[in-house]
Amino acid sequence: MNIVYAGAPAFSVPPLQALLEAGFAVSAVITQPDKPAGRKGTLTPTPLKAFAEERGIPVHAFAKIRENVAAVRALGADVMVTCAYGQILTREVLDCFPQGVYNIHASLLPRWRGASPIQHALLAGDAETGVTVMKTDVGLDTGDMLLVRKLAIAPQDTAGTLSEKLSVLGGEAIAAALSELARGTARFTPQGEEGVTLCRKIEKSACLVDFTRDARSVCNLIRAMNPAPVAYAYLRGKLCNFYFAEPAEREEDAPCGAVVRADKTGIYVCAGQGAVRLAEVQPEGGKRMRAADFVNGRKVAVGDVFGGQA
RNA sequence: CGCGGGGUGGAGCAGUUCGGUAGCUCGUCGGGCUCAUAACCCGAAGGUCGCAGGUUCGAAUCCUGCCCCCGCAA
Repeated sequence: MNIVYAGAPAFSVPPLQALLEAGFAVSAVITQPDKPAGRKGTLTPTPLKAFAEERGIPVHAFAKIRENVAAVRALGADVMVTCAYGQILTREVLDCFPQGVYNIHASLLPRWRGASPIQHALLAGDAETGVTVMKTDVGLDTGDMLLVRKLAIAPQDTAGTLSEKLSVLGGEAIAAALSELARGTARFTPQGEEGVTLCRKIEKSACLVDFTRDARSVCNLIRAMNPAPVAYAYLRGKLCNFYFAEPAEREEDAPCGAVVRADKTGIYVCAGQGAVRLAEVQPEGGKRMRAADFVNGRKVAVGDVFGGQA
């Protein structure tokens, strides 16, 4: 079985690695074009491209895969595996692979179809999530499911930690799925009509923390946006990013966003319901640090208020 | 040349405008108190003030060049 693997971000690396280790023949990798990154705007290859080149696998970076159907067909592969590739595949692209196109999706389909399943599972406070290997059709993550792996979401999970766990799970899942496919024992299950939810790409504007919301929601937002694009609010005229927080008891009444306690255990901010204990923050221009360090430097104290504007 | 913040004992910061060899909140180590403590008290160790030049009697503080880190925007 000759495989082409399409992906781009770090999330898509472990599954490819798993396929290689399982002995599958991956003849080519398709990814997104290099993009300017960082303050210098240095042209940077996708993590998947970097990994593939390390392993000596030919890499194709199409700006638009649907406009390169001939090149894709010329790869002469039997199947394509996609994982966070980020481009919609047209019928013509799908038809390039006689044994089909399979996608590794980071949610328990049909919940969280779309671009940001991990973030949305956290935002919604889901107790569990997982990965689904599905046969890609022309709809958005609507294809028949081949294999599902579940994973409980821990209280201290963030999009970053979940992403790491799920990508490893995805590797196991895709290797198992392709084995079944090769043996002819694969069974496909249509996605149900029940529980379908869609998620779009996260906008930075959705990352501004609204402390009038309940503590649980605020903490979920912060977890969902870590490590990117990062939830934030303004303090003393400057932006302050939040990396991790958890709900806490509120002992005294104060306006939403007001700091009611600040010590080595964290920064406690009054929320719509309860309080939020900020554990890890990053001031504008500064490094990411424990909330306690921020307090030690006296950059925040009881009485300060986190707001929506500088 | 996209905009901006910053590099000071292990951590986070003050001190830089108006030069005179360094301070705060923690942490660490030792001792004390307490049934107990992410509590409190006493004491101690620990700093090439990013690097290299320059000005000066004297520079963390002024001038020049360089390196590195970070927020926003892409």
